[in-house]
Amino acid sequence: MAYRETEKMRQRKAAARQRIAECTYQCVAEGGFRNARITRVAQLAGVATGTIYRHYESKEDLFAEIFRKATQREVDKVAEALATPGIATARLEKALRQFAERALKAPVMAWSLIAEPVDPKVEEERLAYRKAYASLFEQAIREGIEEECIPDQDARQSSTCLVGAIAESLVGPLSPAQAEQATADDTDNNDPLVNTIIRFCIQGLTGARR
Amino acid sequence: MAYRETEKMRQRKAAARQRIAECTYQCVAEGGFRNARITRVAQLAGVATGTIYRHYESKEDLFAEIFRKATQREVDKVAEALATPGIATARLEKALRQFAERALKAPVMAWSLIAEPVDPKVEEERLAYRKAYASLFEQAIREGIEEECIPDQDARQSSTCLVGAIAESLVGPLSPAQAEQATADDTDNNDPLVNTIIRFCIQGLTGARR
DNA sequence: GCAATTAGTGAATCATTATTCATTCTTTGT
DNA sequence: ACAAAGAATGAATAATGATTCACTAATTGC
Repeated sequence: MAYRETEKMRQRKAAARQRIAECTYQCVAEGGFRNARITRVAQLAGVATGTIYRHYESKEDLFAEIFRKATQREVDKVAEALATPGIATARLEKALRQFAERALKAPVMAWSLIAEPVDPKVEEERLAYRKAYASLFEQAIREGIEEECIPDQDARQSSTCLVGAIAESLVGPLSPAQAEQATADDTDNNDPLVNTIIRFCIQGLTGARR
Repeated sequence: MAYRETEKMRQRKAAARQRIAECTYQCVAEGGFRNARITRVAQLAGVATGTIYRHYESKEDLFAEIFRKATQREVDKVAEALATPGIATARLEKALRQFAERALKAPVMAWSLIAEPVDPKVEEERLAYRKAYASLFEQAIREGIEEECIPDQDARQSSTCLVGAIAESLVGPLSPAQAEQATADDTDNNDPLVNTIIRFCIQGLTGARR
């Protein structure tokens, strides 16, 4: 008898899988999922196309994983912002700002995650993650209601409104058409945009003029 | 010399084009753009696939036209609601309600217009129409600021938030996954949902508790 | 009825990519 | 070094549908 999978091999395979994931991520970051063909990913990763399929069931599976990882990172950041000490409204504000600013800093990836047309399996992930964001916000809203800095309301619905308002506000600035006219000035002050979104959202929640 | 295009022929062609458009609409209303293959549309319309191409440059062109017509209808309804007499906030409320209720009454088409992944040319139309909605709202917000029932703010940004909040709130209830579990009770009271959205939006605009 | 011209047809073609799989290369334990 | 097993390869295949185009059918004015 002979070949038995060894630790070294396990690691090598894991590394290959990792590399494929990274290269896919890179492709998406450059031009969206549309831009990430299997052949291109394989080329970048320095493997044959067939090899992709030893690590992933299908393109959709690969994409779904990339989407999941990328979005999870963002969700974590929002969760982090919501976990800081302070009253609920302030924490929500921080979280919304975090969301918007991170998106504007990595616009192509953000656009892919938020608005690029994607395959069904990936779209499923997107819906799931929109729910994840909403759930985080929902929890914070509940806490705000508890603390009485937010009036009683359907926290779930309101959280969905938050997600929608912020996502829609970003679609314009993030969309590739917009990106083309790359504002030479790359400091590109987005503060007013972000501030307006936040004001609308917090007012929507609290009904208190800011 | 001989054949010269006559009025009768012009009309017949127009009728065929119209029929193709209607059948495409029907396909989309049944299962989204995904469901509307050219062969299926041709079959429904009782013409050969090639005939489609005597009336439309390409599938994307056909789809874009269908999208445009369908959305224009909705935009008109919103415009109508905004054109009634009354203070700006009341008119905005009417318009938002109109938007949401019409969507919930024709969920498959609404989902296609709002959230179905579509080809680039159609996506362009979608972006354009989201802007059309936003522009209508923006104008009403401006009027509200004039009337002093809405505090001064970036009307364009706020209108985008409105569009986002309402669209996102509808995506869940409209999504095909959701539709599967067709609530037997087809009166399916959506009033609480719609009311919550509206409250959030109007509060977001006015900062006044409702 | 005829010639000119356009409309309509739909099977065949094309285009695009994901996916497969027969083959080659590596690793492993003895 | 060898045999067994798995990993990697990438050219060939498959699948999906949009689009074409050589051909037929209709329409028109004479």
